Amino acid sequence: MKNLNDFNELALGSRLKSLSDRMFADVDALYKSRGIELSSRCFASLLLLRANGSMGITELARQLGQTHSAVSQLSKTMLKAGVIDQAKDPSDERRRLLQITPAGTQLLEHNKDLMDDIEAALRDAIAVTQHEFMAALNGLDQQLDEMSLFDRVKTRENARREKAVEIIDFEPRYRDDFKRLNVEWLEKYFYVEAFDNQVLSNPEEYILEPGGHIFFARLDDEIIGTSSLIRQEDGRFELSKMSITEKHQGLGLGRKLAQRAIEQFKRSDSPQLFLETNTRLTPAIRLYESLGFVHAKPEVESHYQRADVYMIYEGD
Amino acid sequence: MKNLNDFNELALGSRLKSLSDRMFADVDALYKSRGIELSSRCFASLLLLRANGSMGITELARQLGQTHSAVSQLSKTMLKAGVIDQAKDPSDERRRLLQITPAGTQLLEHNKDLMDDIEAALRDAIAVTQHEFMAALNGLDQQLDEMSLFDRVKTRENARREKAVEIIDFEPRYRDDFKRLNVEWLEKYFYVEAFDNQVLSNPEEYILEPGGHIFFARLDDEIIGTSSLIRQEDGRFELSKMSITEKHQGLGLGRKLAQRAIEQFKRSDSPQLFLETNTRLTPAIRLYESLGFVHAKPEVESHYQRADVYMIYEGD
DNA sequence: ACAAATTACGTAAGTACTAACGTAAATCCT
DNA sequence: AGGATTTACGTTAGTACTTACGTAATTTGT
Repeated sequence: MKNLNDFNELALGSRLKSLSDRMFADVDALYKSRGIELSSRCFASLLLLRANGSMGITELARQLGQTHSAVSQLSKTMLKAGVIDQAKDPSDERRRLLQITPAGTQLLEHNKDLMDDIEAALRDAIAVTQHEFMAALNGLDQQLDEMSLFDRVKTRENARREKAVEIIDFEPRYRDDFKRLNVEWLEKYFYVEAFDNQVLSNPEEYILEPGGHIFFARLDDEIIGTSSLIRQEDGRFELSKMSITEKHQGLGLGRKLAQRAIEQFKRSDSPQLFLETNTRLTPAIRLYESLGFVHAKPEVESHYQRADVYMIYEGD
Repeated sequence: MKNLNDFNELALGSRLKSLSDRMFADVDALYKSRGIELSSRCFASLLLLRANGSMGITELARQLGQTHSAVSQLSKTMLKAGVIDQAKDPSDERRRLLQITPAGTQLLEHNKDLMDDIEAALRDAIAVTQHEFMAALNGLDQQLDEMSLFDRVKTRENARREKAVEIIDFEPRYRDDFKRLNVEWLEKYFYVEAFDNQVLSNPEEYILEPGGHIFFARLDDEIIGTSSLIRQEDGRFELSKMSITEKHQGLGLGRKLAQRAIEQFKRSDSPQLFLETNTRLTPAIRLYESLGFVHAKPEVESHYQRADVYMIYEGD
């Protein structure tokens, strides 16, 4: 029969929870056997308050690794039990400073031996395992402080996806994806102009047949991004119709799609590569700048109202 | 500013809880970012069910380190989500066997990469700390399985107390304690007979002046146990009036108090040491046997109705 | 200097559990 | 065999939190 241990790090959360629940239950039972009504959860706060003098709710919450709401509620029980009292912070009227009362200090002192026993019992149980549990825990805590588990997994996910993404040329079966991606982008930042609809519905006629190119980013069997090179009548190329599904942004897909277009431009005999965009799209502009585009004055007026930035590719 | 880390093992429960909460929150967020509505808590159960086939509620609860109630409630959500189904155990009509559905298996398979990422991210975070967190956790888990934290602390508490207990001779200022302890014992097991009250209220007259002895067990400034040697008219000693406060039983105090009485008997010129007790008090009888007392027929009738066992000291 | 943003805290509602109790089926004990 | 005990599970009420939202005081940006 498999148990949680067999799932290694995957079930770590469940196992830590179960372990801490067991500890709290046992420590509560120990306090109760001494006739202490106060829950063991209060003791961590009391120890912090005794060590640090007076503390605000948020401050205490951060130390305990809980929300301020939890501490706010906890403080009520402790106030009622008379082990802490409160005072307004004179320099910040919002803050309620908590501090331990003589009764609270006495409670801690009176049960110092019990707390010593708990500490020693755990230290012993850990010692016989021949592993440095506390140091390992401190290390893990610190690692997750530096970068959360969420961010760590996202980084891995992105790395794995970026590796799995292929940049491919236009194929007729992806015609609908071409329109879908561009409309999604237009509706997010601007609105779909009349000319857009024409081009997006007939990419072969408007882009490929005049000598342009369409590229796709494909993840498994899903098309998640696109870019185009549109050939002008004077032979110049326009980098355009660049769009990446919201879900997969931040993977560096824009750079990949643009780089592929630049390569294509270089292989051609086209005299110039330019693009039009909008000042609002700062991340995109920064990307273009880093790829070797420089700002310039437009030579002819744009097909699109939204365009107010004009850039020319000058190479690296 | 001190934080929970500075309290070492004492605040371990709080720290583990906070760490597991963080993990659950992050993993939940990760699942949610994938559009999975099912809480991450369900996944541990699903993994166990997939690995082990069908399991009963209690069985699953034990593996998860939770109560059967928790699993019973959790199973409802999982049933409603369609990731598990249930069937009566044909060999035990009480048991409800849970098993994973194809939909559940598919959910796990479809998110295998995410689970791999979570596992790998944690493994990495642990690896850079240069500590073997998982091995240390397994070790601590196992230690606490072998003996609970509660029992460990109780053992320490008792050892510390036993060490701190002194066996002392009678002093007039402890006269009230002598009566209190004996009355407590009598009321618990029998009732206070008329002759008891006489003796207990006048220990000097009835016990010490005829050549007897009274011993006390003192913990700090508290008298927590007593025993007496009562000198008979024929010179024999009776081991009697043995009582230990309920709170401090199980510390081996009875043995200490009896041993002190035996020593005193040996130093005297008394021809015999005997005692009277009751068959109901098996732990006490076992103690007397281990100290060298043997069962015998009483030579004279007892002062007390409750006495139905008579023992004589024969040495080791 | 003053609106906007942030911070500190409280409250209400929801979640995930436990403790305590109850019921039904199985097992144990002569 | 049949009463006593144990085991498996469900339900209810309570606990310890969180999330979400609101208010008031403080800080920031220009």
